[in-house]
Amino acid sequence: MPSQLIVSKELAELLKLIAHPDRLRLIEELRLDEKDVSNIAHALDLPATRVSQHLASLKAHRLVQERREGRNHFYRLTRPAIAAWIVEALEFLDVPSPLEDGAHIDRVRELWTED
Amino acid sequence: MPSQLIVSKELAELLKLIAHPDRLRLIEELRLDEKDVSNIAHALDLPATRVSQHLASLKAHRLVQERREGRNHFYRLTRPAIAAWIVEALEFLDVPSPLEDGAHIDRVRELWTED
DNA sequence: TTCATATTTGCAAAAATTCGCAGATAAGGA
DNA sequence: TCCTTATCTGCGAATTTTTGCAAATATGAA
Repeated sequence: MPSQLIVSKELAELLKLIAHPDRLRLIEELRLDEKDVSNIAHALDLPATRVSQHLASLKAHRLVQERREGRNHFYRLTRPAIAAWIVEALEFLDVPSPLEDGAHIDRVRELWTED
Repeated sequence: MPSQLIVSKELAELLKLIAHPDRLRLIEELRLDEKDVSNIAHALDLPATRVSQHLASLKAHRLVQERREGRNHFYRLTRPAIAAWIVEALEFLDVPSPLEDGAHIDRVRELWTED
């Protein structure tokens, strides 16, 4: 199989993994620090079980790494640069009304780039 | 709905749209020039009907724009920068064997960045 | 008009993803 | 040991996506 087919397939898998509203927010949540499951669940307002499921698939593709401490499982991004790369994609969003949606995008961009 | 939820949802939709092996190659195929459907179909070795379907969904999200000339429909990227942004993601690929797969990735990176 | 080429559209089966929930593990404290 | 907290796993139903194929449309040429 030619390189193009192999790589585009792998790349598509990576993108598919990221292409979920919860998982996008989750990745950005880990942008700066490792965090444990309940911490993330609370921050994203999601049931911990769902966060755990998302983390499991991210971990299966080695997008995140796990560190256990007592009964808490801390997760961190394997390649933190991926969080910044995602933020770049905000530029490509097609918004129905730039004035209204543009404000949302700017707000999120700030939230996902500030330290 | 808070900005974060709105934007992460839109972003996920955009990523989902891109997260397909055919569509990735298709976008890179349009990186430099507009092309018509049969031209693309031949280059990607896909049935024209499938290319047309992919183009229709990309167009629905305004990732590509159409120009008709006679019976040919030419498509071009609305934001060509998206092609370069995709190439950046090659860095995040998790490959089983870096020596073997790395060569594939390098080859594709060249292919998708040369002019 | 008739024919051939280029592309689109509609549809249904197959495949993949999402989601909630119940139950399983694992660790620490009483 | 028993209890509680934190997290994971398995599973099935609902939903979405993918794909191929047949038919429809559009354009230009004969």
